[in-house]
Amino acid sequence: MIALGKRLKILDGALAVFEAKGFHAAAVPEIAAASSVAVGTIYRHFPTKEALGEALLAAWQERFNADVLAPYPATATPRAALRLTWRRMAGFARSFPAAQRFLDLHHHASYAGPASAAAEAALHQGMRELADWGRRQGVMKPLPPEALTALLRGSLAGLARYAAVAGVIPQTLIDDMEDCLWNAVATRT
Amino acid sequence: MIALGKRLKILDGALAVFEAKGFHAAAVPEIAAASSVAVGTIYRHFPTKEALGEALLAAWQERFNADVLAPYPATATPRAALRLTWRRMAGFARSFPAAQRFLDLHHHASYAGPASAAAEAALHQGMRELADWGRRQGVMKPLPPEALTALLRGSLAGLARYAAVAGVIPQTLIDDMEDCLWNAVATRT
Amino acid sequence: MIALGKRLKILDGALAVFEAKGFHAAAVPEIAAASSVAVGTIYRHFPTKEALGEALLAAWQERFNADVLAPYPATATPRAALRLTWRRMAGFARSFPAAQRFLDLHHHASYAGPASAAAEAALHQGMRELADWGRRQGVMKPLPPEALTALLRGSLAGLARYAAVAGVIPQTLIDDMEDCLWNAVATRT
Amino acid sequence: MIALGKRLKILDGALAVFEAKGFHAAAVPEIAAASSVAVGTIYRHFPTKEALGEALLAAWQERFNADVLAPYPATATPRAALRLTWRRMAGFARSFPAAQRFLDLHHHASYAGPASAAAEAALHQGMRELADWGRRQGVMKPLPPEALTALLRGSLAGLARYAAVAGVIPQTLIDDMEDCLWNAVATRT
DNA sequence: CATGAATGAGTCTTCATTCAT
DNA sequence: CATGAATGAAGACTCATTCAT
Repeated sequence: MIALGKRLKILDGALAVFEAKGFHAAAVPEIAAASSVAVGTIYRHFPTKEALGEALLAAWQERFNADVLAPYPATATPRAALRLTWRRMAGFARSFPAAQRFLDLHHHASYAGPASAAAEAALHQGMRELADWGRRQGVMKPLPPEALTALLRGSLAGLARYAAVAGVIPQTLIDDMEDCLWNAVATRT
Repeated sequence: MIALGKRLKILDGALAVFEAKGFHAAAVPEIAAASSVAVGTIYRHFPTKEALGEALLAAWQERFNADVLAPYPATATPRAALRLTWRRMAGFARSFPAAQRFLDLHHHASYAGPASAAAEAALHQGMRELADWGRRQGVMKPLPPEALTALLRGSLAGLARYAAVAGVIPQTLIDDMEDCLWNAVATRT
Repeated sequence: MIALGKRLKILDGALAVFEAKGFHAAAVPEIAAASSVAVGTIYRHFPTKEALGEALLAAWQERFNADVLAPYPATATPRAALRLTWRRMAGFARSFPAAQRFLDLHHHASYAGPASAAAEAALHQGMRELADWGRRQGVMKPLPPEALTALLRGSLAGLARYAAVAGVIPQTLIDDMEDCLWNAVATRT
Repeated sequence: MIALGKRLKILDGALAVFEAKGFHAAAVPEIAAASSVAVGTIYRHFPTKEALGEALLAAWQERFNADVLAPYPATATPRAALRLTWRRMAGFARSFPAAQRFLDLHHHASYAGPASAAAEAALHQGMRELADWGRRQGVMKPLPPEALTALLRGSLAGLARYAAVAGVIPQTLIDDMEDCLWNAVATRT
């Protein structure tokens, strides 16, 4: 019986090395060392290095989605929903800074596969629901979901890049951005 | 004397290949082919592949800075200056989408050298002057220049990523973002 | 005590895979699958893959010898003995085509060990007795046993190679060859 | 310009190593050493190790065909033609013993490609012409060309295997075999 | 100066072998 | 005894770099 713990160890080691050096500069033996696992063991769990990259990308995209697209409180308004979404994204970036940088830099990787595309689509779908809701209520401009995603994710990436230098994202900056992002998508009042 | 035309052809070919496949996945013979130049010729202009990457990164960072940090009109306010800065950044992303993606994805590359760091510092310095100016005038919050850079550049990257899917950045989105970014850095009124 | 049935299953599976792909291209897990046995079980019966190859080679050589070198009828002449020998060889090739091809292609294998050499020597010894007998009777030329073996085995290999294409060795061809081989070794009359 | 000499050196080195150890047991660096060439150079001339094996097989098959299927003298009878064919085959085996063993052991290799099949077909075609000629003259039995090829090549392989032990094929054995082979294919008189 | 054939260090991947269950 | 997950040494192949033309 394959120990599932090994798979997780490998994914963790791969995240560290891919994030630090990029996919192609990461040597499989190095990933093995970072995972405290033998080289051959990696190939028992993933058929190729590309498949490992694909699985890692999909796993973190799904985790990101699970965090960000969790249900809103029943009483939430679109404005509150956007705020919550943004805070969840920032929370993810704070909790998993390496994963956040990995997602920022590898989203267009050649090894992004169907699972990755599905996760991207699920995220867009969540954004679409939010945008449609806001539009129906007359508080948000009509907006393609990709635009909303790009806006939120781009700002988040900027903050994460700042954090890589500053060490941490100041909470005030997150809060200010929140207000700012709402203004970008809200109908003028 | 080395023909400068070849150097430019090589840098152009390298941008195309690096942007499409990443630094390590780009083979020097492939860059040579994309540049319509022989392999050996590349080594006549750049001592190593890393040096080529470093030169390419620095060249585009400098071009970005030259565009973005050009002098403001004498009559500009901080608000107008920020608007202009943002529009210049968006203009760069529109004019050189490949270069924009290259800068977004390779900023933390292992081959980023001193020239690259100097360009980054120059950009921060420009941002610092803008932030200090706005703070002295009482219209902007005190802000580390890296935060300002991250905010602008992150949003730009988000839009560029959207453009990679949608094909073009809608001008209205750029204008809305401008307003939004000002709100993020302006003192509350 | 080790179940002998497993040993035979492994030898059968190994014959199939070695014959189809060659010794080095045959992976032990593949042999295990072809034998319906776990990998570890193979190593319980044979210390190494080489030892398995050696045992397989020796086993079939011994089987070949047992078939071919069986006693002749008391009334046989050298001519009849050669005919019988040849028919026994052809019978072996018909009954065990995979083993025949395996023996043809692996006789000089690096893993051919002492048992294999002993079997080869036994075959030569049988040929020597036949050649000496014929020479003493004045009906056969003086002939090194290796030459007689090579002649018979080479012709057999040629027919087996034909059978691999045609599906079966025509009996008339076997009979004609018999005559022909006698002429090659008989004293001119 | 690629030096053609290198290609030949590689083919020679590969013949030596493949013949001695078999295709899969032959390591590419070993072939490179035997060819006095760097590993990478092999891959400049042959895309894969399999392609090298294929080219080597085809080259020697074609050489074999060129030697064996050369035109017969105008005055030749079928009997003389068969004699000449057999002597040419034996001459090939004497001149290129390593190539002969290589052809004997690798003919059914997984890497035998179209060129190899074409050469095999050409040889069969030559045999067909000989067999048809003899049949039309009433001196040879009707015989599929594959059977004729198998007969000649099998006997040759047997002699070559003997030579690997004895060092050389005795000329008398070659001559005796010649007579013997004619008897196998001639109509009974 | 430009060229591209040659080089060999380094990469991904396989597979014989081991050993805890 | 049987099993098959884990191991890591070894192999095929790539590609940055050199240098003779």
